[in-house]
Amino acid sequence: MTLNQGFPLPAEPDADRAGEKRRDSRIQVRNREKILDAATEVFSMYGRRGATLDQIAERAAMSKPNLLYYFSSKEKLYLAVLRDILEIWLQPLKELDERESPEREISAYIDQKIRFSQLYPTASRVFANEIVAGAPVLKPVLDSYLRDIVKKKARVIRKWVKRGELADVDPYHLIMMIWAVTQHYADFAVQIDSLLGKSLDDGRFYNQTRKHIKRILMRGILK
Amino acid sequence: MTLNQGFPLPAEPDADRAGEKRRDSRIQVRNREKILDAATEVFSMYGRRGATLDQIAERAAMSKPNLLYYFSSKEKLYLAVLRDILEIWLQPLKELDERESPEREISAYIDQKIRFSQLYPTASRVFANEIVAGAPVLKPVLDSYLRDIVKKKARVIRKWVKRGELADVDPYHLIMMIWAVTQHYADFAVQIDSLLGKSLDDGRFYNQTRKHIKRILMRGILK
DNA sequence: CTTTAATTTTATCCTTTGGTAAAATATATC
DNA sequence: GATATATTTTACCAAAGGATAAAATTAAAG
Repeated sequence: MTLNQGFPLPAEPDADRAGEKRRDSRIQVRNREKILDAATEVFSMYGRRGATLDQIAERAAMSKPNLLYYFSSKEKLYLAVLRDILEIWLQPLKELDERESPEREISAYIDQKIRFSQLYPTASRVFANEIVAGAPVLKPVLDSYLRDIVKKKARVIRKWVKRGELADVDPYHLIMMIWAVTQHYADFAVQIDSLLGKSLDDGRFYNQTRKHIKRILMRGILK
Repeated sequence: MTLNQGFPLPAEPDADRAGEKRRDSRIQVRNREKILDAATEVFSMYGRRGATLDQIAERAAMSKPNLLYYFSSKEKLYLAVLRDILEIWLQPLKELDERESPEREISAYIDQKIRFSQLYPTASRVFANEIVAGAPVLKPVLDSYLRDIVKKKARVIRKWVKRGELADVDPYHLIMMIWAVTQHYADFAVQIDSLLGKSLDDGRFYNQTRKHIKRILMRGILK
C-alpha cells in the first residue's frame, strides 16, 4: 500500500503527522485502506472535483470528520489515491528488458496491462479521469518521472528494431497504442458492457480479448 | 449545430420553450453556440459534476442568470453538449460500406476517427469523461442507439471475413481497438504532450500518427 | 416613435460541501 | 484499573454553487 518509490508527488500522501508518532496501528491501516478504496470508486465516477467527501465517507462507512482524521483534506486524499495507482500502472513498463526477444517482452507487457485493467478497473478510471481532465495534479509527474521511463523504454524498442527483430515502428506510438487498447477495456467498460454485455471479469471474455489484441498487434509489429 | 437525428436523449436539448415562439434570433444562435463551446471546455476539464455554471458563464462572457436564460439547468446544458458530440462521434461508423473493400473502408474509418480527434479534442474528452464516469447520462443511448449501429457494422465486418478479405478478427474487438487507439490521441493529449511535446495540431505529427496507426492495424487485420 | 417582446442585470435564496472545534468514547500502556 | 493517547461523534461554519424573481435594458414590430 505504500508503493511510493521516488517520484515527485508532493511528498507524503497524508503528511500531517510529520514524522512523529509510532504510526499504523491496526485500525489505522484498516481505515486508511477502507477510505482509499471508497475514494477510488467515488473519484472514478465523479472525478477529482465532482467527488464529495460525504460520498466517500458514506462508502467507507464512517463520518466525514472521521475520514478527515485520516486524510486531512480532499486534495491529499486524491493525491494518495493517484500515488498508489500510478505506481502499479507503471510497473509493467519498467520490466521491458532488451535482452529478451521483443516478441516475448511485448507480449508479456500487453498481458500485464490487460491484467491491470481486469484487476483495477476503477483505479484505471481514476487515472484516466485525471489525464482526460488535463492532468491538473499529475502533470509534473508526467513531465518528469513518466517521461524518463518511457524514454528509456523507447530506446529498448528502438534497439529491437535496429536488430531487425521488430518491424520499423515508432516506439512512442507503439507504447501508446498498447496503453490505449489495454486501458480501453477498463476505462470504457460501460460502453463495452452496453455493446456486448461482457466485462473482463468474465474469464472467457478476458482471454478472448487478450488474445485478440495480441494477435492483431503482434502481427502488426513483428517482422 | 442541431445534429439531432433520432436517438433517445431526453428530447429537446433545451426544451423549455416548448414549441412556440419563432426561435433562433441571430443573438440566440450566437449565444447558444458561445455557451456550448464554453461548456464543452469546462465539462472536459471538470466533468459533468465538477464543472460549475459560474466557470462556464465566465468563459462564455456572460452572467450566470443570463446563461440560464438559454439553458435552464446545468443538466440540460450538459445534455445539449453530449448530444452534439455523440452525433459527430458516431457519423464515421455509419458510413462503413460492405460493398467496398475492407482495406479501403477501414482505412477511411481510421482516418475519420483521427480527424475527429484532431478537430474536436475537447468534445472527445467530454465524451470520454462521460463514459469513464460510467455513462450516467448516456447509458440509455449506448444501450439502444449505439448498440444497434455497432451490431449492424459488426455484421459488415463479419461479411468481409467470410469473403476472405480480412483475417479472422472479432468485429467488436476490432471496432473498439480502432476507437481506443484513435481517441487516445485526443483524450490523453496531455500525456502525449508530456512525452513528446507534440499534439495532433502539429500537421507533421498528425500524419505520422495516422500512418503509424494504420500501418500496424491494417497489417494486423488484412489477409 | 411607440409598444411589445426578448435579453440582460441585480439581488437573493437554499442547499451542498469542505473543513473545524470540541466533546465523547474507545484503546493501549503501565 | 487508572491514565494517557488515539479515535469517533456531534455540532457547526463559511464559501460555493445551482437556481429564481423581478427589475432594467435592448431589440423588433407596427
